[in-house]
Amino acid sequence: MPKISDERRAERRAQIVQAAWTCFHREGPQATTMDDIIAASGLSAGAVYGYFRSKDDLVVAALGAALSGLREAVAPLFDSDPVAPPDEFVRQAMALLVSYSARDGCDLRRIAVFGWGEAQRNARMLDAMRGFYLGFREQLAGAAGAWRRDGLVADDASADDLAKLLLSLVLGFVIQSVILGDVAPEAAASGLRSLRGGRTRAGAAARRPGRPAAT
Amino acid sequence: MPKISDERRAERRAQIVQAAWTCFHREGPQATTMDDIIAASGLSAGAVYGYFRSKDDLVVAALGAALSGLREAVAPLFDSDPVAPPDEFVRQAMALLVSYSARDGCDLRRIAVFGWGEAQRNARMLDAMRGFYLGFREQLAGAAGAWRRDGLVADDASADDLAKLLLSLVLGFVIQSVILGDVAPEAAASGLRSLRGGRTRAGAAARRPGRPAAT
Amino acid sequence: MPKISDERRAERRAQIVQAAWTCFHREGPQATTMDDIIAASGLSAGAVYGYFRSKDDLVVAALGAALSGLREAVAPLFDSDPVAPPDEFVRQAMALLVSYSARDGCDLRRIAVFGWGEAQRNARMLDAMRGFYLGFREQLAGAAGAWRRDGLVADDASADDLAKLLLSLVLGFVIQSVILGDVAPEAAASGLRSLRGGRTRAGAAARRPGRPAAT
Amino acid sequence: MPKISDERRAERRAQIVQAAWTCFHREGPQATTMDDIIAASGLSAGAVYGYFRSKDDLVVAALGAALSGLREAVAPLFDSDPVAPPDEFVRQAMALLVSYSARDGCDLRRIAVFGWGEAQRNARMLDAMRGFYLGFREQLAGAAGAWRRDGLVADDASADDLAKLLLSLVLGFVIQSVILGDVAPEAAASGLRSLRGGRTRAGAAARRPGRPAAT
DNA sequence: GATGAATGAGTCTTCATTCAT
DNA sequence: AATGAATGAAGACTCATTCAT
Repeated sequence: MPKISDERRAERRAQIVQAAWTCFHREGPQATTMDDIIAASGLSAGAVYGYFRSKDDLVVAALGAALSGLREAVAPLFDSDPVAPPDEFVRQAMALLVSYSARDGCDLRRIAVFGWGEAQRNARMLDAMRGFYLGFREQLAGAAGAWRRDGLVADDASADDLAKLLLSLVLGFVIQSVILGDVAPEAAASGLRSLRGGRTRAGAAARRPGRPAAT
Repeated sequence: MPKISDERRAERRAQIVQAAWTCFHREGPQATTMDDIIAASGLSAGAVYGYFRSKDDLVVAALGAALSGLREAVAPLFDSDPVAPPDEFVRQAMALLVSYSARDGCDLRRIAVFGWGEAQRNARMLDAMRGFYLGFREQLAGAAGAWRRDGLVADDASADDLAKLLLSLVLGFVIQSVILGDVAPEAAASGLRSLRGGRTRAGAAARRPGRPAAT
Repeated sequence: MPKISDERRAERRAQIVQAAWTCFHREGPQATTMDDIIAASGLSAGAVYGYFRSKDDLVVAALGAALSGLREAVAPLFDSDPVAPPDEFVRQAMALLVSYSARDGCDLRRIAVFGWGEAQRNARMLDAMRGFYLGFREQLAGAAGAWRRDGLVADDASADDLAKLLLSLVLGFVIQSVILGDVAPEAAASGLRSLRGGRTRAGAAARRPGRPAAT
Repeated sequence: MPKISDERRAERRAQIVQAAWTCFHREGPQATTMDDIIAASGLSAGAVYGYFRSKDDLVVAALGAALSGLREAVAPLFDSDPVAPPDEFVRQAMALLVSYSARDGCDLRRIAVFGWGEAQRNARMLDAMRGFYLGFREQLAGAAGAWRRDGLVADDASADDLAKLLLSLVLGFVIQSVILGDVAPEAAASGLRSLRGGRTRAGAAARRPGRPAAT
């Protein structure tokens, strides 16, 4: 076999990463053996080790790839101008997570939970995750700034605090859906609306089409 | 061989569970070996196996004990009558988590994250966790009902949705504090207040009795 | 099994070392697998690893033990006072090597040759070997000094040079006997005597000033 | 596919053998992987296997080539007529070994030591080595005969015994220089002279030109 | 002929668990 | 009841060799 093209090489890596996801999704990275991944990938042990130097490398790469995919999947949330108001935004974010996770026959939410555990014992993983969440939070802070400008949140709101709050909300949604399984994006949006006081169902629905007050 | 008293037996179990926590806190249950726990407990292998039939049993017991402890730690939140308003309640809940976690030189938040992973591959663990979170959510729903009654949230608020929202918030806070480490209970409370709209510090307090501005 | 006595522990170690010798003697340390040694020792993998942390440790310990044994075996050579004259001394040394090596059904000369190879890629092994050979050479230098005093070698002989010469002779004897197999201690002694010139068997004895013809 | 010329083929083989030496010199044949040699040779795996059917073949060829080279390097020792007297001869032999070994950035003495180990587990290697050493010993015996004729050694010296002695000396020199590193050819020659008794430095030098009167 | 990716048996090592003392 | 040495089935990873291109 003469030199493989970079493209083909990337394909193979993706194939292995996909196999890793399938396995991790079931048992997590630690309880998954390299043999599991090797069997799932359809390659041989040596071939897999030709693409990833160690199990640790593969774990970091696979979880990192999941984060990268998530980053891209999440981007459209911030594309609309203006960004959707908080409750709707949260609903969209969670709905997106659900649909993104359901792909490829392996729930990436489960992988995320395993990934958090991994990040606690793996500096590289922790770095990758920090980078991802900090970046996401920055985008959230941007959205929060817009909300404040548009009067959707308090005039003196701290964009950072709001970003932290929303990130917590989204992360907690993942856990809750993985452990309890009975949470729907709409429920979170609804809960958020109720916090504002007044009526929600009728009112919120009516308000959304037009465009929330301010602006 | 003098039969050991039940009291002494319970003491020994607690000693082993404590050792397990110390180890799990560092590397998680899977990467922790029985030898690690045995060494940390100061007992012999045989002794530990006299109290726990298998590593799995010990993991379930240790994580379950952490949950029980947490349940008790959390109870006071719901004792005050009336319950604190949402933002203050969230602040208290998070502050409590932080202080509870810091005990005994091992951060129980880290153990919680590992526990979520464990619950995905261990039915018994999942059951224990479900029971705990469902119970907690029920208490939250109770608080939400009170808030609704007191006009602190929307008239037509769904107590269940609010409970889910708050649980997500708290769970997400744990992850965020473990991964990013830069979140404070007060920030969450502040973020929550900003969501209500208008001014927060001075204004929110004044407005709350009457009716939240929002729009 | 309660705590094993130090004595019993040492016995077990010796048992494993013996098993290692048996294997090394055939194929050398590198071509010997831990499973080979484990099988030969009659213990389990775990047990062997309870006594030696790694294959490397075991190799160093086994070869080191062979050196220690050799050191003791060689000691009597230097006990007689006065030490035997050069040719006789060399004969004795080589004869001793042959008989020492033949013990326990494994030729330690073969192990020595493998050991030299090992010392070239293993710093600990090299150190152990250096220590042994330097010590031996020092003893040889002592003998050489005595010979000089007794007029058995040149007045201005360098004891160090003589020690180096004799060590080379002995080491080379080991290789030659292992590779060619047709060398006898007596042949070396005879060769040494011939170097002195004149007649050897009858003559040499007569010519040596005041010294019995090797007893 | 243009059939490659025999000349070019031989060149390639030499290139691979050289690469093998470089690797063997460091870690010995067993700890050297084919990939090591392949990388050092600058060729591809397939190419190397086109020239040598197996690692074993390559090891035998490389060590055998080292022996052949040594045979040629050693030949001049026996060319001078008459052959140098024993002490000078040994000095020359060792000096030659040192200079020959230092070539090409890889010490062939180290390779020799590894080769002895290899010969103990590889019949072909053992045969090649036996052939070489027996041939060398024959040449030594020839020299010994000349010395006897010239009165440089005892009248009744056994040429074979002397050859064995000298071979041991040379082989042992290699080990000692590899393990201890503090031996010089001159030291061996000096040691040898001291064995003859009487004075050496001044005397030997004076005696050599004319003709050693054998004491 | 040359290439180098793929193969997969084999290596060292760990670790949950047992049981003789 | 307690001890801790022993067990042995995996697990991660390597490497001589092949063969499709």
